[in-house]
Amino acid sequence: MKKDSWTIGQFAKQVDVTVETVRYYQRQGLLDIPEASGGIRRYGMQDLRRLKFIRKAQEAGFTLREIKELIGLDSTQDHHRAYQLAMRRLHELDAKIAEMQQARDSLKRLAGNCAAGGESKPCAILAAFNV
Amino acid sequence: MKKDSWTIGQFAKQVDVTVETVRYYQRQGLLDIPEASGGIRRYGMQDLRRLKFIRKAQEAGFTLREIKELIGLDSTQDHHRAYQLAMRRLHELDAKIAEMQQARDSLKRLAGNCAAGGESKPCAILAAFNV
DNA sequence: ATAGAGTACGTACCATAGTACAGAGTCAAG
DNA sequence: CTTGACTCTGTACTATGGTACGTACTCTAT
Repeated sequence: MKKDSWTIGQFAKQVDVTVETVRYYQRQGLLDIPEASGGIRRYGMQDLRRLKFIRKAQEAGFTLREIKELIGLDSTQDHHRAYQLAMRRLHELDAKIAEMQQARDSLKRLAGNCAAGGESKPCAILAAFNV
Repeated sequence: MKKDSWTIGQFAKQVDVTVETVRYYQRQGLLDIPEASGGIRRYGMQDLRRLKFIRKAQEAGFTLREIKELIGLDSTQDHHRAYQLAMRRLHELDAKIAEMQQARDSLKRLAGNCAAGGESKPCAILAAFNV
């Protein structure tokens, strides 16, 4: 299995994604479609590196669209663009986190009221939305 | 316009949503479809309260599906279920926030490396995903 | 030689929260 | 009494990241 020539199933399993996900990335232009030998495609180290790259970039919060662009960048030439993409994603993550924090805090406050109130009183949570 | 009888356009504008959004909530069963007078439906205070409820619950992070259930709860009877929904949503928000924080931090670290490195070196961001 | 597992390809579908648009009807002002 | 703005209904489409399925084909083991 370390022979640098895997079928799509063997390939996908190494990065713990499904065959369907690999195909999806191919359709999106994130993975190349390798040569087939008799109708069955063979995946190698290049493909594996690429797939790992995709997953790591995803963990850092990049969208597939951004990852596609990152893949096209030359690491010595397009330094600046990569930085730009990273900063943009950072700001967008910050904005979403702030938004969710706010939702979280208002919910927390409501649930607190709720726990404090007696069982028979009108529900504090439902009441809060009815003001 | 404060006559408790608005067309869909006037109604939507008061809560700053579009007509299409109102219709969408109706299709999802979140808003009732009021009586029509000669083919044109009229919206009143009840509808307005409901629509405001939906928006506030959304701000607290509830999904439309959950909001639909909240609407069906009796505020004196179903106290417990409302609390349950709130806690579940709270935990899910916490999980998502934690996940995004992690993405944010790894991105922040990368961008830091990038700023530190010289322009001519291979890009730290791209390199990080290629390990 | 044949069964079963896996692959290729194309298309449809999932959740979420809407948005867009076509075609027909209605209403108010000029 | 017609024009323009608005409404109603139904359907399709958007973004995001996949998942599922049917048909045909290939490869491997027995």
